[in-house]
Amino acid sequence: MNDISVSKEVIRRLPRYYRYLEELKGEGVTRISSRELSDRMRVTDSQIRQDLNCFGGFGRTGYGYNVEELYEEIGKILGLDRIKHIILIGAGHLGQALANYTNYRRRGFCIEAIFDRDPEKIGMKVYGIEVQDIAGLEAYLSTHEADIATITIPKEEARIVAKRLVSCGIKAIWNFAHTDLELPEDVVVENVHLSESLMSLSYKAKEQRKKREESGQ
Amino acid sequence: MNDISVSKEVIRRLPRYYRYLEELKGEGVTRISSRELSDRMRVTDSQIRQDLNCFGGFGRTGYGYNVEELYEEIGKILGLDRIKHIILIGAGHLGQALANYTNYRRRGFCIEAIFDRDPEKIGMKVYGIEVQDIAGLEAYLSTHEADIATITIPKEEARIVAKRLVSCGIKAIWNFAHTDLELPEDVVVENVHLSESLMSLSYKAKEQRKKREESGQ
DNA sequence: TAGATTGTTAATCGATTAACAATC
DNA sequence: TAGATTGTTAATCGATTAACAATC
Repeated sequence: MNDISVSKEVIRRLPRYYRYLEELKGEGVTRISSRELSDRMRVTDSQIRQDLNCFGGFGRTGYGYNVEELYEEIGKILGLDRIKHIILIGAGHLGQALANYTNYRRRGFCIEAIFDRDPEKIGMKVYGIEVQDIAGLEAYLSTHEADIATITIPKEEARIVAKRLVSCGIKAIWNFAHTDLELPEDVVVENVHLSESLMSLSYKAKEQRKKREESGQ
Repeated sequence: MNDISVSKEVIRRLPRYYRYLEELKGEGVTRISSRELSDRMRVTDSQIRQDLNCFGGFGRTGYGYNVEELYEEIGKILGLDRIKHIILIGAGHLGQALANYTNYRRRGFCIEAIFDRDPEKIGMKVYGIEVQDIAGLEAYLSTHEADIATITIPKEEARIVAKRLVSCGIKAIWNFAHTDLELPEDVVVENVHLSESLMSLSYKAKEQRKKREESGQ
């Protein structure tokens, strides 16, 4: 479990391994070699072995990896074996979509409170949880534990709320606002910038179209 | 405009430059040096110059970059200067959230049709657009142009629908389903795997907590 | 002109792939 | 045992950073 230097790339790939292992488990596959897995995932077997060895030797020479075991181990590495208390800031469409996605619960992600500043939304129920006034954020956090705050509000407000969250002791933010939050070093953030994702796709589509036109003529 | 080899990393960063330039424009800044921009964006000035030079010399020695001009140029590179016809597959919470996000329209992304297979959803209006029966997908695409298909349906269905989309000539897919779609080489895809993003955050939060505990004791 | 800053080449750094001895 | 496959070291590849001549 020497995780002194796990690169960002490895961390990004880890959930993907988890997904493929879950699939294999569902298919009843009990063991798999890095070679077979690499075929499925379209990466090199070398990368798989290298990645997994950041966390310890899960494989057995001449055998490969035990699917169930590896699945469990990666789950633990990702922290899926414990409950993560989540609060959601923003009860708009996106916030509601995230709250309603029940699969997170299976992985220990439990939304426990939803906040918004819109009086129209306050009091409303989303996935059985009553939307609270954001004004009560500090009061809530003084009596409840929260591991992750999910932010789905416009960027200007997001920056302000992020500061409030941090001063209440929040250490992890899942940020959907279209801005980079300025956060202290000890607060981790995962940005989901949907508009940037769509623009990248637009770029790739344009390039692909160019290519088609060139070869087509 | 020598874009023979623009790396994936550069493409991912491009929309971020665009966002910062828009911000600067809003602040009334007319010119900026790679050094100043690097301070804001927390990257190296060297990387900025290197990145921008993939697409041509937008700067002037001794002056820097003209904000308005660079903003426009990057917009063009990203294909934001033309209308992109989008169809949305899946009128669930996430699909509705995406359809309702009006800012995309400003960048030329226009949702023109929404499909679902659920009889409860068919006929419903989302952001003024009537949800159609997915059975009519092929008929629709035989008479309408579409540049991008957004997929927000469960993974099993997503794979099937992706095949149908491809055989109708769709060349770009924005995929929110929790699976890797098997697509021909000439079809570009941008995956948004939200659950993987959340798991990565969970990992980072766990590591950070470990660090705190170690130093705290 | 002198100062500033680019575009670009070269150096460094990190991540991926290849190779293979160890071993089940 | 022979065959398979790991864990790990070394080689390669690509991306980032540094440096600086060119020049506005």
